[in-house]
Amino acid sequence: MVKYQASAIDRTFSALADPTRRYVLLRLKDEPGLSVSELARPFSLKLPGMMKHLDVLSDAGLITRTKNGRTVSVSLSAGPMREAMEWLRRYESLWTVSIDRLVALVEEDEEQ
Amino acid sequence: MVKYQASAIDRTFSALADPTRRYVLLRLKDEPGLSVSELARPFSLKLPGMMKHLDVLSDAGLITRTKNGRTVSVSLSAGPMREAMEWLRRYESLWTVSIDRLVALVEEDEEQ
DNA sequence: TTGATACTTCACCATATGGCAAAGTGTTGC
DNA sequence: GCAACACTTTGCCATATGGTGAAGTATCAA
Repeated sequence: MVKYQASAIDRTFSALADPTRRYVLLRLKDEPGLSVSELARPFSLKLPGMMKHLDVLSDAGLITRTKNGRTVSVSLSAGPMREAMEWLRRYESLWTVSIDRLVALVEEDEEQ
Repeated sequence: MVKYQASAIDRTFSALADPTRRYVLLRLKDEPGLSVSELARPFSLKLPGMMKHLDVLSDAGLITRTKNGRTVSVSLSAGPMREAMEWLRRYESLWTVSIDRLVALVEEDEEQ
């Protein structure tokens, strides 16, 4: 297979491809700074399993870990998701209506 | 590992995690209907290798294949990418500026 | 200082992934 | 028909992935 060094965006999409990892990202959005064991608790997953997922998320730059005493707080780092969106945006024209319609939508949104 | 049936969005992100597959999607955007061997040609990749990538893309619903005689034309099917973007959009607030700035940008864009 | 807590690392396992060569299938052209 | 073409399938291989239990490390609390 000869795995060349995977690029940043490879690592990002690959990290996002797992439901456990996506759920971790969702939780961190609402509750930043959760610890490793708090993140693992809702899953039928031992700590080493969660560690591996967190390693994948770190390698992709999607989270940062900071040690406070013996607990580690994990927080989100959304930059790579932005790049993933930029990549996807190239295809947006294949499903969206015109830019005029987008402006109208934004304006509707503002009126509320 | 006990691989539960991967969900649609799992398959989408997973399909996007490979540079060969992303390049295939880019080519198909500009040149819809390319054949399997035309897609394989630019890579140092034999046909069976490209077949596997196309299978992954099909399973994710990102391409469709239609047989014309002995050649197969492949075309893009962007729906799943839209869903991937919707997922990512939840995090957009973590990196974007205000909606006012977005409106300004859209308007700037229109003036050109 | 000692024991519990909160990770972290290690060794191991089963399955998935991504590649190949070779053989098989269906079309086309002579 | 039959040869060439365009896939497609099969069998194989090496490595990656996602999980475990067990052992190791660092910190806190008594």
